[in-house]
Amino acid sequence: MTVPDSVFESLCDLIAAGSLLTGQRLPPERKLALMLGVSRASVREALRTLDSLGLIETRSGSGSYLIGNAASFSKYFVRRQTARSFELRDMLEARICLECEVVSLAARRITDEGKEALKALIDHMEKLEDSETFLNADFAFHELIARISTNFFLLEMLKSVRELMLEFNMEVIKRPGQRLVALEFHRGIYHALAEGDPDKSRLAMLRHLESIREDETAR
Amino acid sequence: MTVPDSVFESLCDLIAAGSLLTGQRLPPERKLALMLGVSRASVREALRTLDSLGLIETRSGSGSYLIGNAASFSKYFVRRQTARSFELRDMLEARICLECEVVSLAARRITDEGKEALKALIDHMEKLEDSETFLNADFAFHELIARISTNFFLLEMLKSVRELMLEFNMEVIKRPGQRLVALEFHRGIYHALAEGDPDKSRLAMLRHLESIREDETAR
DNA sequence: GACAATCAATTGGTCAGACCAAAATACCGC
DNA sequence: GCGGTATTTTGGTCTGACCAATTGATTGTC
Repeated sequence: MTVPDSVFESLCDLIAAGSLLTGQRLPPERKLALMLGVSRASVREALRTLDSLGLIETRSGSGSYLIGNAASFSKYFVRRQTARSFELRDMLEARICLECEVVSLAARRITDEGKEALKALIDHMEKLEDSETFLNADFAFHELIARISTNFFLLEMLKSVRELMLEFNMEVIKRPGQRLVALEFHRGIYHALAEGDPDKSRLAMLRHLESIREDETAR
Repeated sequence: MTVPDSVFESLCDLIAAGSLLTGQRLPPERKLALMLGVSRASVREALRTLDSLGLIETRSGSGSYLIGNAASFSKYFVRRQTARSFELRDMLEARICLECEVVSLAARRITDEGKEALKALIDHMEKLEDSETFLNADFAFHELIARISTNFFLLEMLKSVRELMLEFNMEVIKRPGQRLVALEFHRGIYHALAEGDPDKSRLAMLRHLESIREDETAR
């Protein structure tokens, strides 16, 4: 634990204790340094962290002000030691949101070639035994849908999310029976897409991802 | 834009350009400071940001190492996109999808403080005359909703999209009467949120953004 | 020549103090 | 009181220093 880290913790405690309320100004950097017995540089690094987490806003010549509501803060407070990246819950929510939109767009824009490619990919996946290979194919399946949607911006976003969730997805896919369940969901999505039905496709995708989420929250 | 911020951007460029790969060590702090013509303190603050975003891991006596996939990070995300400019249609679709989800989550998770903050922001916006100032406040309004949703991942994604669409948004807001229309929509969104109604909120947001999209396609 | 112990160079961690610019506050003349 | 200026406060940035952990080279031994 470095000095700026402990300063960060101290500030979190201050806020958590309710000594500091939303919108209120934090003590000046020099005073904080004095209070905590550290250098101003260390205080500044700690404030940087608070800033990049979106917890404070710093105005030159004026001070640093606490922003965001108490609820959002406690989230950070809880996770501050563990993950420095994003919450799994948040990434799951984002992925569900994006995938559902993408599949719905894909249903509207799918072509015969798209259908063929999807079918071929599903058939291919059924033969895969290894978890890692399967996961790659699963990536490919979702990416193909995004390509069919012709929205390359959403495609890039989805890729980002999935890459971030790589570890989690790997964990999920390794659970017994998970591959069969995934295959079943994929077939459902494929059929809805082949019919060109946006709502049905969206629903099929939603069920697919919700099942993963529920798996998670149940653990 | 502060010095550490620009250092941060420069590092992002380095990463985006592919000069730095996952697991690789960044140049030492002293060298970076020399390279960029800034003090080591500023470099350290920038590295702090990278660290708190989970992009690097720093080992004392050894160096800072790039970890995970840098795509997580919104600025980097923006860079990657700008390189191969995206279709406006795609970004609009993405934004609508994300904003609707965010506002729906926000309706579920809103607190009294959130309601007050939203109200205050709306009241404030009514007084604004200048287009640029108004657009900033508009950003703040949507960002506040994202904060209320407590999903910081979606928040980052939305920020990326909006940043990319900055020019377009500026153009839209300058059209005659547009500010009044926007205010009206914002009020509708606010009321739905205050009621804590996810579906109503989603619909209100959808109408808001669809009106922008239709404006666009009609031109 | 291979290997282990030792020493030097590199690198992050931290601090003190200085100066600037923006903002807030105090002060003063009216 | 009021408005404008001067002072103080506060964040922004830099320099240079020293410590501690790590790494890499050097050396000595078998």
